[in-house]
Amino acid sequence: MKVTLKTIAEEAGLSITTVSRALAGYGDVNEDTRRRIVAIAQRLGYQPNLAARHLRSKQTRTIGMVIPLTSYFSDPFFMELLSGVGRQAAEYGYDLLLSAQQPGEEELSAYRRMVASSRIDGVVLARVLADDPRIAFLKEARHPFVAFGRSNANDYPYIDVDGATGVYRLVEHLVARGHRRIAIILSPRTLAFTTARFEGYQRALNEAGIALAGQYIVESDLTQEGGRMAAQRLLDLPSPPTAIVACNDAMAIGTMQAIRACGRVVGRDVAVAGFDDIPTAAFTDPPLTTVRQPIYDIGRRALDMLVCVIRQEPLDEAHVLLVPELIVRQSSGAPPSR
Amino acid sequence: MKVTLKTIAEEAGLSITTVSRALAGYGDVNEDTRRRIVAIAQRLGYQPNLAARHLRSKQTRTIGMVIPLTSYFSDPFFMELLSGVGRQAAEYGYDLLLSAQQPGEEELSAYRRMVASSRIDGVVLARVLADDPRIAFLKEARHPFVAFGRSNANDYPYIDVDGATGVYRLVEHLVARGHRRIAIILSPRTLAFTTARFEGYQRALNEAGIALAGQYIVESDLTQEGGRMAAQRLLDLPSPPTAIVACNDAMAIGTMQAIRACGRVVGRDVAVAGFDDIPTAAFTDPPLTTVRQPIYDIGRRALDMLVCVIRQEPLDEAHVLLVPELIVRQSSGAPPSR
DNA sequence: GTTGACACCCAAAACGTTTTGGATTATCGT
DNA sequence: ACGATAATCCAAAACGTTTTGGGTGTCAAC
Repeated sequence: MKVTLKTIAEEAGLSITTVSRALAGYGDVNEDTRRRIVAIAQRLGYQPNLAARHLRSKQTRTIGMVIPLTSYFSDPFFMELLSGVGRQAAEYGYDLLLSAQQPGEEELSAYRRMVASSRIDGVVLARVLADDPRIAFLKEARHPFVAFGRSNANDYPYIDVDGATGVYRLVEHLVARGHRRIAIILSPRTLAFTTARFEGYQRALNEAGIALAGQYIVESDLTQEGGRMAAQRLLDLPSPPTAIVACNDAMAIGTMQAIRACGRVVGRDVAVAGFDDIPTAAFTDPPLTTVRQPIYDIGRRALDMLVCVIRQEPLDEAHVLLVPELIVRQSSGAPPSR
Repeated sequence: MKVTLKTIAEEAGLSITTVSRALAGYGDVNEDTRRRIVAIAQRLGYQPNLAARHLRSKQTRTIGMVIPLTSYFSDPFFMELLSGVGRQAAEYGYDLLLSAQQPGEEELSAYRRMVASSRIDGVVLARVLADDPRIAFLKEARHPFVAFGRSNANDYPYIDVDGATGVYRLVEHLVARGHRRIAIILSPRTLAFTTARFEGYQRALNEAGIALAGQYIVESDLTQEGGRMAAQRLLDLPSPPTAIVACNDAMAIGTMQAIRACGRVVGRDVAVAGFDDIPTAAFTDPPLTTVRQPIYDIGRRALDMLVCVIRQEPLDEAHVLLVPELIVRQSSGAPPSR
């Protein structure tokens, strides 16, 4: 019932070796027999047993990704990245092995399992930490991987968005609209990109001749609810900011909720801007000004790079840095929509 | 360098068999030796080679899903389903193997590959067709699977949302708001759930004493752009509808664009309703009235069922039918927001 | 002293593939 | 006619695990 090389070999009156080599397209098998073998394989609906193949040949044509469980559902970021990676993986004939895990220890051990049990040929890693144990592990294990994001020790292939420039343009834009009291809701310091985004904020304020004010710098956890609470604190200040930049769109949406909750109008009383340009951003009320990270394309390019690494081909660019695009919508202070 | 059972066996001065059985927790190995073996395994960082294990034991602890490539990116539906399935899979210690494929032949052959190459223990299948070759194949192959959706021949385990009731409530709600000219933008007829949703539409109109009008029934492709174009046609009618029900939220959002494009106001001039309650639905302008499909939970429950099927345990319910919840927001004709 | 019963351990086969290192013919130049 | 070369084919090993079907030693009971 199960059709293996052996079945075909018997059917064709040939050896398993020959069948194997014929199907693999080696040159040392007669073209006629090859065709005959292929025909039989087709007829019997032969599919190679991948476990056996992997066991023998030590490659799996599978890419691994670990998705943090907490943000799994709520986070459009991973979904979009996954789409890009998955799409491109399909292009190369690779499959995608997902493992949803609690961040932290759990997550690291998921990588450990995937790598050591040789289930995957490579890893795409996202949302890198400033000091990332997962990267340390993969480097140590000499296992192919590509990261979305730079960390402190960045001697590995990565693709990243220039967050500093992104936030810089955002703040520049707000300054041009006349804002002086501009607050920022940062992502957790442990994340590698936080530093860059904060840098952009500092640089823009500096060039505009605005002093950095500690009270306008808060930190939250990238969720909508976290953004709402952080914004609340900012709005309760004796001299509240007139513009709030959030380090991602989810927190920006939370910020908009907080603003509405205290009876003020987003875009008129307080400007709001985010980062990412998730699909929802275009449909908030008012639509959200943000910085577009082409996450989907990043996923695809990350996979391109990963495949190179796996094949041990030289990478034309081991460090890709994309300049994000400023997307101005109504939340940053256009006259009330329509 | 690679640590296998053999490495441990040598280290411990025991046979591979004993090491294997010790780690698997069989009773026929001395508790002391077992502990010693476990300690060594730990120390050397042993991870079983899954390819070998699968080759031998014919089970992979992996669930397969095929995602249609076209709707992959744009479609929040699959992302959310994936989240639920992935989450619950992690709970059971299963991994998730994704394959992004063109719908149609390609997709079917992806299933064929996955199944025949014995990479997966089971399949979660979504968006079933009225007459679904994938289901036919999986039944034929006697491979464990659970579907999200019923089809014509539904003698297989599935979980589904009662689309008829969902649309019925939607239309009922619109009728209560005084609408009489209610149009519907259907999903493609090939999809199994289209029939049910249309049925709900018919029933509701019937009970309200409204005659079915062919001109108010159009069909589109579940995308935002498709919805926009379909709505355009409806709005160009000599006697255009005052309310439009779309079979999913994406098309509803397209509908809202079309309405705005011809200078009318959503919720005042024309009511709009969708189906799914995707995350974006709450943030459109105005927020979208829709029917909530708990896709995430459906994913989790589908996986629960699948695990039962894989383990050959009896299912307490082989056919789960959820009644969806009506979510009334401003797009269906509330007074202009705020 | 023999016999079971029991606890503990192991050799070898099997899973289905790829790869290595020839073996067997046929063909050909001389 | 004879070695050489090329064209085909194949047996056997290897990958790392689980499982089968014992084997060995100890100990109590007779």
